[in-house]
Amino acid sequence: MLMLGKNAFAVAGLAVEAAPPRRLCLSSLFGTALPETIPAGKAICWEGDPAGCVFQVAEGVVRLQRIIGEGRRVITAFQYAGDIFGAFPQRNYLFTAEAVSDCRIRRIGRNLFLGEIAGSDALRPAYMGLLCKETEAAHEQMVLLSKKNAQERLCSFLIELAPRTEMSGNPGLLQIPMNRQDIADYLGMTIETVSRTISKLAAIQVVVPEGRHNLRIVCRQRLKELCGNADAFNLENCHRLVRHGSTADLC
Amino acid sequence: MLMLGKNAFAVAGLAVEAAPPRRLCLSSLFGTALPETIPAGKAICWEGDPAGCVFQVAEGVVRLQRIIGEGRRVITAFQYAGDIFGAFPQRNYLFTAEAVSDCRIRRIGRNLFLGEIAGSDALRPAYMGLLCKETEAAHEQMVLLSKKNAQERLCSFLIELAPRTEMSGNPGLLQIPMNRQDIADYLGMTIETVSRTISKLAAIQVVVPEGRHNLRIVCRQRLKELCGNADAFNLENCHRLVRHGSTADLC
DNA sequence: CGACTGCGTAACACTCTGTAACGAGCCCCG
DNA sequence: CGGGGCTCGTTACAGAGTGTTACGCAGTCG
Repeated sequence: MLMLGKNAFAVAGLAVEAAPPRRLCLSSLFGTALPETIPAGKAICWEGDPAGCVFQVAEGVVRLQRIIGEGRRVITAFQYAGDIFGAFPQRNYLFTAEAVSDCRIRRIGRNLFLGEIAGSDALRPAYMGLLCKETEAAHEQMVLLSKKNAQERLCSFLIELAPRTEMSGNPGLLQIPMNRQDIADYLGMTIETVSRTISKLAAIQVVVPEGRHNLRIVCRQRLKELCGNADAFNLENCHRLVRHGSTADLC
Repeated sequence: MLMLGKNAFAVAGLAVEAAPPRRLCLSSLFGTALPETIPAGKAICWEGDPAGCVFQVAEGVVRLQRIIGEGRRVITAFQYAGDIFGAFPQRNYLFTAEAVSDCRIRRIGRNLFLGEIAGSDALRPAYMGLLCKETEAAHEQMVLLSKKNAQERLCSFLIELAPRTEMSGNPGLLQIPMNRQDIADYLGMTIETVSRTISKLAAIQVVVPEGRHNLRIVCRQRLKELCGNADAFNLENCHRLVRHGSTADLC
């Protein structure tokens, strides 16, 4: 397959307008802001700096990361089109945000953002929902990093990625805008292990890599099973489901 | 040294009244609630259940955990005297809370709690501060689980534990209320590795175990260095410090 | 064309885990 | 008070999984 240029992923998730209702509320706050163009690799804000702005990804993918000494890097989250980041009420940013692909982002002042939310009964629940979703993701990531092996991590990543970058009109074909190092730093592995694991998944016919940045999901059901999440087939978990009557937070 | 009974750790952190000012505000909401006694090992709330209450630990230690299939457990946080948990605006609890030691806790209704905060200009920043502290801890944990080895994890844990359970009048002597399995599930390791690593730290004279649940820190400076956090001696990080002029978020 | 970058693959080294055996403290009981 | 059974923690050893290192290939850029 031909290699695509830097802009190849700008198309990934043009879904700002199609975002779910909850997001539309907060999204409207960014309506007046002019989108800025951020080239791939460029930083948007810096860990430790005063959190002056809240951002929304209009197009492209952003990584949120922390650097810890000796060249160790942790990517705590990826943000896709429509996502809002930097909205947490911390005084300083907890992460450095960098463009994975060429991006367009909107920004508004943090005080303005929080002020609008404080003044609107409609926006407050949306904001709370945003905070919740973020902490939920952080917890999920802690589970992944604590207890999952390389294969489970990668499968979880692909399942998480699918709804964000699956090409419309070509179901099963995933765009993977980030490079292997990004994936490795997100999943707490090395790029070699990422490579090996993708090869292994290909060998058992679960996925078919198509070039470096595209991947076809052959058997989504199998992929989900390989996530290592508790599923309905697990007896112990069945017990829990019966007790609590909810499957909402299961993969 | 003599082994102590179940109640030995009730003393750990009777610091509710001595809590920092920010906490006192939110703590006052629990003033009217009668403390409940929870025996060690007993659950306080369940993952997935509707989040009806917010809790404050009055005495003892609580673990917040998630169970994922096949007997795998992840402890996402420990809560000590004075700490408030379940305050996140999620509809359902993200974790099961269980008493590590015999505990006393206070609870108030979630709607009452959130209502009081919404109605008070003084409490809102305190609440935001609580949310921030929690997400910050979650991020720190993600770094730990992603990039730190067994020794760094354990040292980080001890440094984090020290201000919570260090015995007043006996500086350097830590109470460790949780058992090895709890520590392992918190740090993403096995109990054998926890044991081995403690032995290793003892061998290099950084700590001295005194029974199962007490530990003397011999060289705190060395322990901090072994955390694997970026520190002031790290050149790359020095650069970052110069650029951002803050050391607040470093170990 | 040649240097550079990103990625895949393979051999090797090492950390951590799983398993098992053992020891220490606690509880129950006579 | 002492013994047996239990839980919890420690230690040793073998093995799996992952990290490390090195190399080759393809695509990109000057």
